Amino acid sequence: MELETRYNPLETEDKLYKFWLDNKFFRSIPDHRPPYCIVIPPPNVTGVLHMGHMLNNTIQDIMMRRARMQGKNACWVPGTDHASIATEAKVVAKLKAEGIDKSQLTREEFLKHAWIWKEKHGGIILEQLKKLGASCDWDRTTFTMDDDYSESVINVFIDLHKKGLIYRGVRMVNWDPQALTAVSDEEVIYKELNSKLYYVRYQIENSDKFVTIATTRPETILGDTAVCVHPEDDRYAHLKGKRIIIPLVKRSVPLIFDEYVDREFGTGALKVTPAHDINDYNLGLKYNLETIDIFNDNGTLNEKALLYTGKDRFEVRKLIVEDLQQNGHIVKIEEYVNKVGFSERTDAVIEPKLSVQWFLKMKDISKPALDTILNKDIKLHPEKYINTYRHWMENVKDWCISRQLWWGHRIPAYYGSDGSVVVAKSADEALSEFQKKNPAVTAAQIRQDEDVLDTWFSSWLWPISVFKGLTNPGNDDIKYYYPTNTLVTAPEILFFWVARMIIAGYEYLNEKPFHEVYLTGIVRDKQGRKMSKSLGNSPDPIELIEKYGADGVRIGMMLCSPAGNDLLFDENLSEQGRNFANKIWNAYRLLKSWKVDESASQPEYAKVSVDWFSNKLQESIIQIDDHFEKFRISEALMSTYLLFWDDFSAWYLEMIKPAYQAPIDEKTYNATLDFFETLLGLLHPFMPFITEELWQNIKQRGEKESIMFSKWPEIKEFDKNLLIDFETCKEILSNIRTIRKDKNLPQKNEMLLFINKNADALADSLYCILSKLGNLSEISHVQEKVEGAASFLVKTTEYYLPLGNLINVEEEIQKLSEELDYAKKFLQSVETKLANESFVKNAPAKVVEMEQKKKSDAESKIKTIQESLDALKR
RNA sequence: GGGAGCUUAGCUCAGUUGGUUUAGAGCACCUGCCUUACAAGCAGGGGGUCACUGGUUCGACCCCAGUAGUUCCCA
Repeated sequence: MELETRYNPLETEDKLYKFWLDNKFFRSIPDHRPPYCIVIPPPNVTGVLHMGHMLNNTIQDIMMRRARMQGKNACWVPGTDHASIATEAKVVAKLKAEGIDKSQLTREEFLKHAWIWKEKHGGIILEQLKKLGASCDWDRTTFTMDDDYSESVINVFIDLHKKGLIYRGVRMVNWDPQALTAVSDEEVIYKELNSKLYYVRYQIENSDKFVTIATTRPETILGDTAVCVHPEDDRYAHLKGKRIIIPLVKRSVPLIFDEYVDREFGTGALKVTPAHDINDYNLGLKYNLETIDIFNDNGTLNEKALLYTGKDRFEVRKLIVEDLQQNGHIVKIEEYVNKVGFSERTDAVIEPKLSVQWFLKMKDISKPALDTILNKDIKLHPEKYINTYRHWMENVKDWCISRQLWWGHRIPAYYGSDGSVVVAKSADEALSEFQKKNPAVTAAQIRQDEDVLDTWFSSWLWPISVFKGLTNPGNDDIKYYYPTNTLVTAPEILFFWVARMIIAGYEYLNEKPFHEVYLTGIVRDKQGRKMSKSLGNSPDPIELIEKYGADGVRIGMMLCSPAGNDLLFDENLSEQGRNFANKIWNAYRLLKSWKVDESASQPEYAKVSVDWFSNKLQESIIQIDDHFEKFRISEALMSTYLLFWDDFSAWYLEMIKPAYQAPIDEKTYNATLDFFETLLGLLHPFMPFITEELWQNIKQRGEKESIMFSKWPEIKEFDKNLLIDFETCKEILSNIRTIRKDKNLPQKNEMLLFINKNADALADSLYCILSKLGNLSEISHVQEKVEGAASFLVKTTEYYLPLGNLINVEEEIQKLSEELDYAKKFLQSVETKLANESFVKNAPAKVVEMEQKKKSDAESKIKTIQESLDALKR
C-alpha cells in the first residue's frame, strides 16, 4: 500500500471512531478484572464544547486508555447535567424570541418546551466529545433528570429532611433579580467597580442637629430602620437615647450603639437596613429592629419604600440623590472603589434579600469529607488544594438548596391550607400524611412547593446515581465500580461539586466516591486571559480538530498543561501536535519502504543498535510510568515524544538504515517493527487515532482487534552503562558533525578518525555506529598527537579528524585556548573546595571522592589541551 | 483586611528528602542544508549572577527570615 508523504487525520479519525463504536470497544460491564472507572464531570445541557472541556476530557481519555491497556476493566461514564438556571434562562429567551412570555405558561407547558429544547440541544457536547476520540461507554450515558436519577435526588431530600438536616428558614440570600432566583455564594462573582460614596445627613429628632452617614447605596435609605455608631466613639457619645429622622420618608428610628461599626470608615455612623444587607440584618436581629423590604423580586421598588414605587433600583439611586440634594441632605459625594456581587449566570447585580428557602445543615454531615482529604484517603493532585479545601470545609455554611425555577427536581414538600408542611415522595403520600392529622383534608387543599432543587443537589450524587446506587442498592455495577478511581475536574468547583460528592458518598454509601482527584488548570489564551465569549479569544475546538486533527489538538493541549497549573493555550502547539503525528507517519513509511532479505545475516551495527534501543526503551518506559503515577501527564507526554522523535527516529532509524535501495536483514527488521509497535502503544493514550491506524496497518489484525487492548509494556531491567556509553558515542558524533559543518565537509565525504585511547574512551562495540553515522572510512588508535587534524575532547579522551590543508591553525589555537581557560577555572573551583578542611571532614566520602575525580579529570584534560596547543604553536 | 500559592533562558515549565564536572526540556530565535521517511523536515548554534536581601551549612535553585512583584481563595 502506498502511503502519502503527509498524514491526513480527517480521513482516518471518523472511520476509526466508527470502528470503535461499532465493536463496542468502550463498553464496560463488571467482570473478574480490576476496574478502572472515571465518571465524567457532566457538562451542562446548554453548553457547547469549549477549550476547558477539551483539556479535561483529553486528560480523562488518556487515563482511560492507559488503564485499558494495563488490562483493567475501564469504564468511563458520560452524561449531562440539567443546569437549572442556565437551561431555564435559555428556554425563556427562546420562548421570548417566539413572542411567548414565561408567565403566560403553566409549569407543565413550560416544562414541555424545556424538554423539547433539551432533546434538541442536550446532546451536542457529547457528540463533540466523540470527535476528540473520547472512549466513553456511551451505553451508560446518564442525564441528571432521568427518571431513576430524579428518584434518587428526591429520596435523598426526603431522607435528609427526616434526619433533621434539611430545614426551611428565613435567610439573607443572594437574589438574582433577572433570573428571579436565589443563587449560592459560590455563584456570585465580585467585581471591583468605580462607584460613589454618598455622605448623607440625617436629622436628629427634636433637634436642628444632624448625623452624617456614608453609603454606596442611597436608594436603600428608604428601608433604614436605625443608625448605628460605635459605643466608644466620642463624636456620638452625647447622642445616647436620641432618635433619628430618615430623610424623605421622615421615619423616626433609634440610634443604636454597637462595636460592629468601623469608626474609621466614612463618618463612623452607619445606616442600618436589615432587609437589604447581611450585616445590617444581624444588627436587626440583635436590636430587634423593624425590617422593611423595599424591593420587588425584579429589583424595582415596592410600596413599602413609600417613594419611587415601581421604579428600578438603579434609576432610584439617581432620583433619590437628586431629591436628597434638593432637600439639603447630601453633604458630599466621593469617588469610591468597592466590590459588587454579580450573578455568575445572568451578570445581574446581586441583591441581598430576605426570603424563605430550604437549607441543608452542613456542619456535621461534612465532617467525614474533611477528614478524608486531610488524612489523604482521597488524594488531591496537586496537593496544594488541600489548604483551600480545608479552609472551606472548616468554615462551611448551610447550603441553600432551593431555587425559584421550574426546570429541575421539584422540591417534594407539600403545604396544607394552614401552612403546615409535609415532605413526601408524592402528592398521594403527602395527602395521607395530612389526613392522619385531619381526615377531612382533600387533595385540592394541598399544594406542592413551587421551587426546584439547586442543580448541585443532584450532581453531588453523580458517582452513585450513574450506577443506580440508591434506587437499586448493592447492584453489580455499584459494587464493582464504586468507589471510582479518578475524578478530573476544575479547581473552581472543588467545593461546589467535589466536596459535596464526597459528603454524599460518606452519607449514603459510607465510602468515598473516588480515590483521587486531579484538578486541572484553567485554559487561558497566550496572554494569560481567561477564555471567554465576550473577549472572543477562545478558538472553536471543532475547527481546531478539523485543522490539525484530534490527535494534534490533544497533543497541543497536553504540551501546555503543566500539572495543576493554568495553561496558556496557543494554536501553534496544535501545529506541533500535527507535526508529531506526521513524524510518526513518516517513520512508518520508512519502515514500510524497506525490502527484507531473509537470508541476510544481521550486521554488527544493527545488532548494537537494537541492543541500545531496547535498553533505551526500558529506561523511558520507567520514566513515563513514573510521570503517570504522579499525574505529570505533560511530562509523560514529553518523555514519550522525545523517545519517539529523538531516540527512535533521529538515532535508531538512522543507525539501522540500510544503504540506499539495499535490503534489511530480517532479524533487525522484526525487532524494529516490535519497537515501533511498542512505541505506538505508549503513544496511544495521547494519540488514539494515528496509533490505531498504523497498528492496524503493520500486520493483518483480527476483526475485533484494536491497539486499545494491546498490552501496556511491562518494566524490565535495563543496562544503564550501555546507555551511558551511547551518550558518549552521540557526543563524539556531534563533534564530528560540527567540524564537518565548520569546514564545509559534506557528510558524503568519508573521513578518518584517530583516538588517543585511554580508559574513558568509547566502548569498542560502538565503533561500528560511529563509523556508520560519522561516515568514517577508518578508526584508529594513536598514542601521539595527530598533525594537521582538528581535535576535540570527549570526557578525557582526545579525538582527531585529519583535515589536511583545511586546518586553520589560528582558529584551532583560539578554540583550544578557550577550552583551556574553562577547564582551568573549573579546576580552580574544585581545588578550592578540596582545600577546604571542613568540606573534606564533613561531606560524605562519596562526595569528596567525586570531587577528587573531577580534579584529576580536569587535570588530565588541561594537560591534553596544553599539549595540543603546544603542538599547534610549533 | 485575612489566608494560600507562585517568581529558574524571549515564552511555557522540569529540577524528586541540600552534593553526578559552574542548572535541564519544549517552543521561539540564529546559521547551514529541498541529503534517496518526513522542509509539518535534517544538522549545528547562541541564550540563565535560579526575583531581591540576609541567615543556617563544609556546601543552597532547594532549608529559614524579611522585602518586592504576581495569582488565587475568603471577607
